[in-house]
Amino acid sequence: MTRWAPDARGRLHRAAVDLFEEQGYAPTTVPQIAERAGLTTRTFFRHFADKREVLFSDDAITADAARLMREAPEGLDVLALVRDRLRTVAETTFEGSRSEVRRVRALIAADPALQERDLQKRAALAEVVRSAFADRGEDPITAALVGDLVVSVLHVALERWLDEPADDAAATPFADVIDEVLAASATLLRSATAGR
Amino acid sequence: MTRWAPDARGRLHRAAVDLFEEQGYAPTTVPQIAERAGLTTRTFFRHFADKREVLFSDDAITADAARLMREAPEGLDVLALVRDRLRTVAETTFEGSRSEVRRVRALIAADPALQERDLQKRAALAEVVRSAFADRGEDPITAALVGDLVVSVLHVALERWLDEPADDAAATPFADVIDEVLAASATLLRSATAGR
DNA sequence: TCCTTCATGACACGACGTGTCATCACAATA
DNA sequence: TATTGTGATGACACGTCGTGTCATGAAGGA
Repeated sequence: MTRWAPDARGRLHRAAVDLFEEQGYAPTTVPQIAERAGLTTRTFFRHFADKREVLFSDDAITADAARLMREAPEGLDVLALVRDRLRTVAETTFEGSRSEVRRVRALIAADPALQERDLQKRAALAEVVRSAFADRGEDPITAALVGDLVVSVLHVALERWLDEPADDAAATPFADVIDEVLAASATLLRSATAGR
Repeated sequence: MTRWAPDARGRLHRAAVDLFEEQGYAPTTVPQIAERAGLTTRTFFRHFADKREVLFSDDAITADAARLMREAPEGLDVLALVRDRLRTVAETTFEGSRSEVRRVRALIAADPALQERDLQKRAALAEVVRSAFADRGEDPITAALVGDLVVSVLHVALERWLDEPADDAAATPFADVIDEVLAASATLLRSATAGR
């Protein structure tokens, strides 16, 4: 028999989500989370750098993104590649877990400290994309803009996708929403007086 | 004679910047800042919600942005308006204070907690712009994308502007860098396969 | 059997941030 | 001149966050 119950990290995460939904993020203390998970406060901080991280650790989105950029098909222009990778993320990471995503997003929306951490995760994603395009030979300005564009499109599309009131089954596929938002971006930037 | 020395808030801000430059952000304690400013810890937290805010309070960038959007000339299309307002901000807020801006940016770049707060400020700016364009009748998706675009362009241009090694006098005008980055955005989104 | 590894527990501690009450210059008013 | 109110600050207590450090004991290999 094992000395400790398995998946301490997962237990802490689930206990935290439950408690945050019951009482809100701020009033929930780390000792409370640890106790519900059957662990100590010190152990909590061994698994998560701080109280906020417990909500985001599952993501692994930046790691996924780095892999997806490495596996990117060659020969596509920047925008086609962005579209291709965004649709892949939509289908593999988001499609099918709409209500779960919605749960976490609701928690984040309810607390400024969690919103800050969410922004940090988004910035990390933008940096992964920027660096990948810089490695592909894009000039630094374009690479930086593409990084921000990817994050912006993903986020705007996510909000729209989550806002649809219908059941998960009847909702618009996330990949289609991505296309819709990308088209809006293109229209926006195509207007006449772009350069000077 | 007055009971307290004037400008407590400003003294706290300056003491904090000095100490952060001398020792770094994390090792500097709030009591230390307060003492150098001739005040108590409790008074520090009356002026700033937390330790990070002491670096950002001067900005007032979102307030400026809201005003600039209210005063926006009519009849311009979205992109022309964005360019006009960004150039205004470049000239009124940034031009002429390059070294001062660089000082604060260096502090922010050196500490993750400050980067998070910086991202929060950027998000607040994006929200101001989004809401202004939504009020002007743009559809929600476009308005959200424009908010993010403004922040992205401003930030990319800022990095480029600060990176120039030359003296402040010889540096490219910030407004010109804005145009350069805007042009890169337009080129990026103009490529063929935008929509579907 | 011995030894190493590694996740966890136990404990102390400094720093952050807040609630609460006291203090006292300055202004307004009588 | 006397009184009263306002508002910024000080003083103090306190709960929570996050870290450093050492001890413990199961698992696994030699």
